[in-house]
Amino acid sequence: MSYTPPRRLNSMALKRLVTEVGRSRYATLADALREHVLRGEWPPGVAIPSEQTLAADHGVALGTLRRALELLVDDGLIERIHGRGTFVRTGISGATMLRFFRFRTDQGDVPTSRILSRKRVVAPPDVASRLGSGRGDEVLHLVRVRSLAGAPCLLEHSWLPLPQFKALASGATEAWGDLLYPLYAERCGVRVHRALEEIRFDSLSASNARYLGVPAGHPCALITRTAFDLVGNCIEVRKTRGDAHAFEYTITLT
Amino acid sequence: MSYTPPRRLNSMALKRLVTEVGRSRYATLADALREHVLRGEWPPGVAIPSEQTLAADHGVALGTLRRALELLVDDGLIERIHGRGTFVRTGISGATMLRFFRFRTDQGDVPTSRILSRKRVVAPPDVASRLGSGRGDEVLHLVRVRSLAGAPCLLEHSWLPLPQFKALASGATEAWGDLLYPLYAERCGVRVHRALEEIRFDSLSASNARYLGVPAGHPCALITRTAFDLVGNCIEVRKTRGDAHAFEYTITLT
DNA sequence: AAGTGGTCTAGACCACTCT
DNA sequence: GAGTGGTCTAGACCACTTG
Repeated sequence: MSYTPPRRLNSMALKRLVTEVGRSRYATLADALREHVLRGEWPPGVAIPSEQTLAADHGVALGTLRRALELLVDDGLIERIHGRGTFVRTGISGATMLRFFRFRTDQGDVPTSRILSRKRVVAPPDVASRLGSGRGDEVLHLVRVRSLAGAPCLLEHSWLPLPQFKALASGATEAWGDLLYPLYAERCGVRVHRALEEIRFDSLSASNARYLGVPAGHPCALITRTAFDLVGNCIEVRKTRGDAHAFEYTITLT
Repeated sequence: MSYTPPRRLNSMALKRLVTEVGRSRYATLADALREHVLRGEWPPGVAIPSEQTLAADHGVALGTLRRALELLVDDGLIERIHGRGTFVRTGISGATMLRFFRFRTDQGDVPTSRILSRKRVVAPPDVASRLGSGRGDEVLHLVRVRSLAGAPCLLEHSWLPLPQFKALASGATEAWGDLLYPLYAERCGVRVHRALEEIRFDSLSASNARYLGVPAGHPCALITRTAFDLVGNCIEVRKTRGDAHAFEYTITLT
């Protein structure tokens, strides 16, 4: 990895914090800072002003400012790096569907991806409601198989809103690579910041089963991911299916 | 709710913090305080000494002490209540298996419980390894059905280490009530502090299927919970099975 | 050497809970 | 009113990253 010195933003206009009754100073401050991020004034990957600067600009003590930033860190909105600065996060990590399955192979590998189908369609009702689009709106529908060591293991259906993703509606899909989120970022300027995943058990339709090399009606785990950007707009609905017998997921309660 | 004034512990012997190199003061302090809890010197439900007292006893500033306590709060070890004090937590909450299933009924209800079987057995190998007991050790095996509105929905197998749970090995099971964890606490003095839950997909054996009123081989979700006490000893292994079609679980990614 | 975030202090004042 | 935890300040010093 080559080193790129962080671009740094200038101090903002001095704007003293307006005190809200019954609300802590750091909570109000956190909201103010969050607004800056959501409005895109502090783009991802760029260092925001330093603690000292922000504290002075808002007329609060350092400790108070730090508590505000801690809230945003817990939100997953920003990231602090000792000695370098504070950065707006560029997207979620650890989003691999593989964490739901145990497939016996060399672990740590990204499964390869092959696009089977790409079409403009009218979104099915449940997908449309998750996307927040109107009935009858056209969306981009992708189907792809993901394989490990040449063996197909996951079948993924994705629905993407148009015209936001129109850059993906044409052109060769062979060069897309194995991951979609980097593609979304590069070609469409869209970053996934938060996602909801629903797990269910289902059985495979004849057409879906064919791609995974199992008989129709075979039991599968179905993971429906609804992905959102920074502002909270739905960006993608994805349904991933894999052999139910390979499914395994662990939760820690405290 | 009637009010019970919190019992409060006396100040501990003054013991200045031994500085460890390369480690923050509050982290070392947190470990020291954690030890007090684990050794049982600060029992659950009792208020531990106040911020002022603890800070003075360990020779640190208030802010430093507060950071240490924050770590323990994040651990789920203690709980702070404004104006009342700081308390050792008594056990995990939200441990209901119902959160994995959608059963169409009046929600918020605790499912009723009926014990089908209670025996001393040699634990099956996978259970023994989770319990951390030796091969051939006897454990207490419980089987119970849980029902909502009279309809059986979950089948639970539990394995409990002996002699720790010998108080449950005899006597009428009819009066046990619908929840096991309160029973563990009252009769055996055992509290569940942390738990690991593994979700898998399975199909019901003939004997298991009968109790749920479905045909043998019916698909089911299998949740294996391994529960631990404060100190980290395994307390219970529980396998819960429910209709796979009723299974639904949601995760938020950030 | 300069700039960043991380730790720690010592104090003031506030909000909440209970006697 | 006395005691608890929660907020906020203003400062010192440290550890880490870079030029």
